[in-house]
Amino acid sequence: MPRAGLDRAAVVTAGAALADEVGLDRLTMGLLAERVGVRTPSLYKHVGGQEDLNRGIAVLALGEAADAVGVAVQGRAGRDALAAAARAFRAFVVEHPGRYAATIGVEPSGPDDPLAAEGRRLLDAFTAVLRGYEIAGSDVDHALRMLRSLCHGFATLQSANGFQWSADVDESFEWLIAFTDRGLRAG
Amino acid sequence: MPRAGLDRAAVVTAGAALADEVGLDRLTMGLLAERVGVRTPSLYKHVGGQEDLNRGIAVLALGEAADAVGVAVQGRAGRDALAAAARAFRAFVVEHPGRYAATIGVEPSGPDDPLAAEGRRLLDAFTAVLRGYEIAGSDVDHALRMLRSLCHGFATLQSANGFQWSADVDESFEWLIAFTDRGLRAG
DNA sequence: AGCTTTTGGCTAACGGAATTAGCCTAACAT
DNA sequence: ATGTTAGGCTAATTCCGTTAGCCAAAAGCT
Repeated sequence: MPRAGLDRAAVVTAGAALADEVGLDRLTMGLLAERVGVRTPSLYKHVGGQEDLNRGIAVLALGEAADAVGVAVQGRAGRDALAAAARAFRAFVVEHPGRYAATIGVEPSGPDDPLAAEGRRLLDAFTAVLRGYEIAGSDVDHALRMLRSLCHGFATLQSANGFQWSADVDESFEWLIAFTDRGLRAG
Repeated sequence: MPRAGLDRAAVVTAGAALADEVGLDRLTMGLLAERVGVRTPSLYKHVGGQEDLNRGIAVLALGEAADAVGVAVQGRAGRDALAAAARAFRAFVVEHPGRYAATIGVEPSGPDDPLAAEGRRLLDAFTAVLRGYEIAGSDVDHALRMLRSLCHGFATLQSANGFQWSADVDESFEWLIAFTDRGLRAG
């Protein structure tokens, strides 16, 4: 039996891709094994189990999201930065719903957990957006939570098909960006 | 064997309570059966299966949320109504995370699905909030989606322990209400 | 009351998924 | 060459959802 040349990264990456395709809830060890060309138990040589796999996917997703938002914000400030960050985040979630779903509800086990590091990177990217507005120091945390809630809420509702009625979703999102920009300016 | 006197409503209600206690993902047919004092297969006399149970819980949750928000909004307008609605919604999600989780990702099968009716009731309650602001007709949909995204995002992040760092969560939420009120007024 | 029908329990059994144990060999280091 | 390790595999266990089929309790009739 020739070896498949797998390692943890390969397994996690394949798992993330599969989660995007079939949905995180339908991501099964058997399906993943088939995808990477191996029998199910062999996966356990590379990941600790389903929970560990999920954490791996979450780390990957947070890192990718942080990169996407970070790049989008570069060289922009104020409303431009806000719009670019929000669009980049939403695009990531819509294109990678499975990966993103893996990030929900996972908690870093400690300060050394790579999950915490990647989460902080994503947060930092959003913090950079706020630098373009004049916000009192104590309000930065609140504003950050608002941005996160808005982006998370909109993106997850959209990817769960939660917006049923008529109006165009992209249009709503642009409206939402304008609304937030106005609010942050007037704060 | 004496009968347990179950019916669909009792099973669904117990399922909702159990989901709140142990988390929707850990809600298992066996656990629910034990809770209601019956063997697992007996549950299938009352609900079609896990998916049907989930829909039942979702209908229940949407109805309760609609009631809570609806009551909160009565007799209030403008900022008062907004604050009351948002607080009621968040309180519901935080107190009933399992129930609420059941509402995410379920789609009404048709216009007669009770799920659609309860969803609409909840939406209507939020729409009532917007009547207190002067919003151009075409913007009402967008504003509604924003409200929903904000409330959903904040509440789910909080109940998933997604806010890790320092600042007080309640304070952030009040800040968020003030922010939204200002924005809707200036729209 | 007695009979029948429907309803709501139960046990038994199946299938699918996660996981563990234990084997066996390819790849690699010496 | 040879010994070790890492990465496959099969087999077996467990747990969960679900279905089939039995049997008694409740409810409805006459």
